[in-house]
Amino acid sequence: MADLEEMLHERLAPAFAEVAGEAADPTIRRSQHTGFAGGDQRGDFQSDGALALASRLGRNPRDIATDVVDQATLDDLCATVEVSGPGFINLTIDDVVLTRLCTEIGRDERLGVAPADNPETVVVDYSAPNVAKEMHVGHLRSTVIGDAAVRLLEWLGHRVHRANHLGDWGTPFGMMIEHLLDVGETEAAYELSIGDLDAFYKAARAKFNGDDIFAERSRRRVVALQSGDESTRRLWRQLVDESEKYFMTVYDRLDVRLSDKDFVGESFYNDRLQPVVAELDRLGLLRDSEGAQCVFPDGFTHRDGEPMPIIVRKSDGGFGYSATDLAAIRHRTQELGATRLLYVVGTPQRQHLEMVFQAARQAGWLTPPARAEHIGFGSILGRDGKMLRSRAGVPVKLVDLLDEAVARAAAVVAEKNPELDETVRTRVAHAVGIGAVKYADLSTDRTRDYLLDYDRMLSFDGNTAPYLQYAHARICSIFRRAGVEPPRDVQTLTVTEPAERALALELLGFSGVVAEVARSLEFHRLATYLHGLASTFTTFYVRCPVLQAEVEVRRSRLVLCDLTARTLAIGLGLLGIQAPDQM
RNA sequence: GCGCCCGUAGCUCAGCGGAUAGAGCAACGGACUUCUAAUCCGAAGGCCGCAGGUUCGAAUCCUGCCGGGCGCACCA
Repeated sequence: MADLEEMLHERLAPAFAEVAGEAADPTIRRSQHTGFAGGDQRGDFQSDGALALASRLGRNPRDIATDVVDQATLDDLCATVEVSGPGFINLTIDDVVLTRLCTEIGRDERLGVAPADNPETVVVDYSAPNVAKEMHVGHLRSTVIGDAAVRLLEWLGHRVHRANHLGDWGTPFGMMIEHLLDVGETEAAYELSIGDLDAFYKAARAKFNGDDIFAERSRRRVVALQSGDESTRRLWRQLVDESEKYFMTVYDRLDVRLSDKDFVGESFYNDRLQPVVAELDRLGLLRDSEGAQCVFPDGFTHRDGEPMPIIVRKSDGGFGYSATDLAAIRHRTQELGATRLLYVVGTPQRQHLEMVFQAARQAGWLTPPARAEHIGFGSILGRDGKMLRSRAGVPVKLVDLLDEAVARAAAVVAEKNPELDETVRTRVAHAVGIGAVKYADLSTDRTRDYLLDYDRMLSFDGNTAPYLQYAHARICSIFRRAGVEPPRDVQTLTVTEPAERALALELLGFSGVVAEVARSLEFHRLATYLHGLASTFTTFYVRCPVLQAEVEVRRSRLVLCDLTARTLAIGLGLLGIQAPDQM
């Protein structure tokens, strides 16, 4: 246990309870130093619990704070403990403790982040492109955020199912199969494999709209597909396979962990729709409304207070997408045994998902400890502040966006470090370009829209991937230059300079942030932490020469460098971003 | 009409019950015989959309208003 906030909490909570006569939250947090004239006078951490207690106990908060400080055992952790202002307790960590804890996490592969004590089975539903349709920027966020969730939860020891809920079913497949037959299977396979998905889809759509005979063929084809006609199934499978192959090339380029085994498309649930609807009926949850079979989940009302439906079976007898969503929930909780279902889906779908979740709860398919969470995200906007679209007004192809980022990264790397040889440079450009795109996506509150700006995301200044990657590369450069291995068996560290101390303190915050993000899946908190760490490091880097320092100090600084590099690499890794050794 | 989300420095964003609201960019002033100056340091910049309310204390919670975005049954 190297989480200082938690350690302080454990020490102060009993003291607060003693003084208050009941349990009271010490409310520990890192102190804010900036903007405070007179410098570093608020300690490293502060406890604000006394203020909240004042009115409840009818006592002066300063007196309460003083009593708490008297009660608490803090000597072995803190160098100074001061009551300040209206009743804050300012806590300054003892340097000896700081160095001891850093040494401790330095010996740990996981930097002091313990695996979950109660690993659970988690399903992450993300990415979900549509067969024979191009991936566009809308899929970017789901894929990137979902991938980060998978990486983080797996790293913490949870069993994670990656559910790529591919759009591989529905009426459009009639026309796509007919179009496939028209152009010939070989030609179609070629078009799809080179990633010209939109052209294929559009051609099919155009014929469907303009050619009655084709439209009729398409409708018959849908029926054949649904009734399981063998040759139709084969053609359908071919469309799906080609698309999956194409999506895999995008995922590889994006450096995302999805594999071809993770495609669990809508069609997967076909056999389960009937039983789901039957069970809803048996449970008395199903009602007919205008010819459609609906569930009216509790708590959702329409315009004038009428209940709002989710349609599980359409009036034409076909199943609605809500039926698929419900079947997926039931499958995930009952067959996969999942207790945490994550839906990485845009915020506009919030209400739909909440209704489905509620219906599932009422059906008994989503009961504690199992729960579902909508990991919503906003839209990507262009520089004009509007939804990102290409000049033609269509959504921007995801691969085009990635190409642009990598090309720009390559140009920057070539300019800044011409000495890098060709292969390394290509690799670095990829890591930087893709990293920049992902980081831009993960570094702000995901529920909000964000502005896509290549110049900003690829800048080496500010809260960007390249800045973090650069900090990492510089550290690697130190070790490379000196020809030394990172010292991992060190017994003791020393911190003398303020910059060293600040870095040590920052390094110890990693486990707390990871724990918080595992709960909230607010990856921008991890990003903010990593940026703060990199920034603290660069200050240290400028102020504290490593290799020229005298033996003892040098070894100590090498440890701090190594710890920083590992924290950055692991932290970026959890976000799905590479940390190259040089750039 | 109903519902959800968002208005914080010129720009992009953190902070979401606690001290004099923070970063980065841009603009301004400094720092390269020293481990990648792809950086660092400094100064400047804010009635936290507006108005009420709750609280010892509000950018943060509640209500109303203004402005912007997005949803509201057989497409997912």
